[in-house]
Amino acid sequence: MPGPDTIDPISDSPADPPAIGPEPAGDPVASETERAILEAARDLLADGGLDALSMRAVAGRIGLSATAIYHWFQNKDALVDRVVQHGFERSEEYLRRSVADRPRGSLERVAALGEAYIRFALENRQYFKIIFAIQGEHPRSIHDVPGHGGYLVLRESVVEAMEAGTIRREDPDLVVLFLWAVVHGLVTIFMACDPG
Amino acid sequence: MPGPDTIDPISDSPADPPAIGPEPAGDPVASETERAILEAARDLLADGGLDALSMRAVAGRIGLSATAIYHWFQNKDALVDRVVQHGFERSEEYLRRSVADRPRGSLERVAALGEAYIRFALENRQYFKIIFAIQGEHPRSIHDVPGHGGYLVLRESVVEAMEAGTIRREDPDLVVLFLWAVVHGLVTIFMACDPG
DNA sequence: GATCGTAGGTTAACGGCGTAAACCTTACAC
DNA sequence: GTGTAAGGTTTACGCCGTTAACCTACGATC
Repeated sequence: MPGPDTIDPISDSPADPPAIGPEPAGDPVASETERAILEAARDLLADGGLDALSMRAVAGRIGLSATAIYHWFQNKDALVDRVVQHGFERSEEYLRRSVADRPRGSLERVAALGEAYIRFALENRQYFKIIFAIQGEHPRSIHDVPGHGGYLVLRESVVEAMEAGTIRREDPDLVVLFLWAVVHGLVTIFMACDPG
Repeated sequence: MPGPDTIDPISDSPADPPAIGPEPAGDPVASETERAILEAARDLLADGGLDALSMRAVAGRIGLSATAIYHWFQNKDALVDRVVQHGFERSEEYLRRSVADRPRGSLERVAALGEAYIRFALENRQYFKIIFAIQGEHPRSIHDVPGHGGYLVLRESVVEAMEAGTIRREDPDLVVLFLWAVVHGLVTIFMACDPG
């Protein structure tokens, strides 16, 4: 498999505390359950898609009753949202690592980001399907969309390339949107069918 | 609303016979039920998405029991597939009408196709979500994808533009894939969030 | 003209789903 | 020692897709 190691969208580095949870920084056993739920949900989602991710299945995996999950998440939507969010929060890190060795300001770096985006999408296609299909029902602002982190990485590289004179100076947001559209369109098309 | 009239993805022109059905060209009452099912399913899908499209809801709309649908469609997937397929079969017609007045071989014609694609997608977003998200589970060949018709229209215009010297001569399929990716990526992004 | 097969339904039922409500335990604060 | 709350459980409701069995009208066959 090319690129950096496959990410683990759930487990946080020990540095950052759990973002949401009944105990901000207290009994570690408390958030242990929440972590177990998120892990089970992530595995089910990755394996069998959203259909396989049922409250009963998640609970069964960790030896709880289905309704116990409601102590940690308001409902299934909230759970799925957290799983996807967690996954996409790692996308920024993934993209950064993918282009760490490409010189800033180079076109090569921008291109590598595109490749990395596609690779990340194909390795996490269940996440992508949810974020760009199911959840699109009530569209959020772009700033709330998980994956915005990745957008920022791309924008940074584009701005650098403009400053270096590698890319013609234009509205960077417009350029980024265009580049994003190309790779994202390719990803979506490749997921839906096999062109060629 | 700009562009040609909104299409009706279900009702066929009287010329073409029903593609599938118990009677290829016989009793018209027979396929009347099938048509009613497809229409009800289309309406439910357009209004409330895939969640709203349940066998019981479809049947209720036309005064039948849910299990009656199974005389016409093997299961829910087959029904949804037919609805989407029917919708996308009209996309080719929609695109053709949208650029009917643009001169062949012009860049303007290609650009107009892109605009029309986006407009069609936003007006039929439930179809798009299904085809490019849910159904992507087991990707088909591009030739079986509904919407391939639209692809062919775009390819035709690109080839004409290349022959006219408006577009640099390259592998047309590669160019078409690129153009398709741009507009499709934009559509998908716009559906998921509100950039800007 | 009786009989039979089949098209086009029906009702009943099964297992699974999300989730609300009520209840039970354990632990800890006062 | 008692209240309170966290973290569960059991039960139940109303949906869902789908199967199985049955009914009924009708057109073809002998």
